[in-house]
Amino acid sequence: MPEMLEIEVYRRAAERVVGRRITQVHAPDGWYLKEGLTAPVLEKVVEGRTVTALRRRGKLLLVDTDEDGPTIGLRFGMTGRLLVDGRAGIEHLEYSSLRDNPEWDRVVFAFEGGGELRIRDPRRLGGVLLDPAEERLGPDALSVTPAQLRDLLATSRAPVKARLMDQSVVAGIGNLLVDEALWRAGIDPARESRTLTANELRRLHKHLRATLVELGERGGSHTGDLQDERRRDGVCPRDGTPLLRRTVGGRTTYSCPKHQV
DNA sequence: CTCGACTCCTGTTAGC
DNA sequence: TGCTAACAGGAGTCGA
Repeated sequence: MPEMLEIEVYRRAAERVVGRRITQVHAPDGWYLKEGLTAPVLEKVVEGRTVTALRRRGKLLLVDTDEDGPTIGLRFGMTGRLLVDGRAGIEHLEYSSLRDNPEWDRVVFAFEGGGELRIRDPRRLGGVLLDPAEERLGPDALSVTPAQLRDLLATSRAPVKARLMDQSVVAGIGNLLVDEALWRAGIDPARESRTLTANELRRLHKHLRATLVELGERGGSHTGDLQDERRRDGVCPRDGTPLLRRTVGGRTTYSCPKHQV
């Protein structure tokens, strides 16, 4: 699934459209347009605009257009892929379909002189937003400092996993990345956030960062050391203990009952 | 305000 | 073999 690492791949792939003028918007799936946005409105405000920058905050991809133009927010849900000029930045996503069906195109931005940005999303959990409220997102997970992380977890009674996946707290972390980071840090996902000691917070910050960097280099959220064992009957890759499978923060969670405490 | 439960979506897969 | 039901999770909403 696309978490922040995959969105960053999309962002880099999409940078080639900077400087291009949008001539046509095709939004056949009204459900994919969020916060009251409609296809006619999207067309009206976007057509004729030139793309000036591609930014990312957490899992949100931001397409800036000329000074007085809007910013287009692209969300990819769990199965959304970005195609740039007909090419996919990522060919296959975990949990998505192996097939590649043009019927799954939810929105297309076509450019002057050819080429386009296209979201292809089988399960329709992504969406398009106009001028999204970026400030509602927490700091990007790659930029969060140890002190910020400490403060964000300090008073919360929610499980640390739920807190880390809350995009308004820290932006960019999804289910696979959080399970991997907590497994590496040796912290139980169900631990009440505010009970983490200073030492555990340091460890969490270190491993969260290392997980993002390392998995980014390996090629995505699904390349973690824990990934192959995220299944029923999986065992801890570190100590061979049968993994615990349960729901934490509303999501299927795998953890090692021996070394994650 | 905080947090958990519920809901949305649909292709894939496990199981009868 | 063919069908059904469970499953996957990002994000919004609602109620305690």
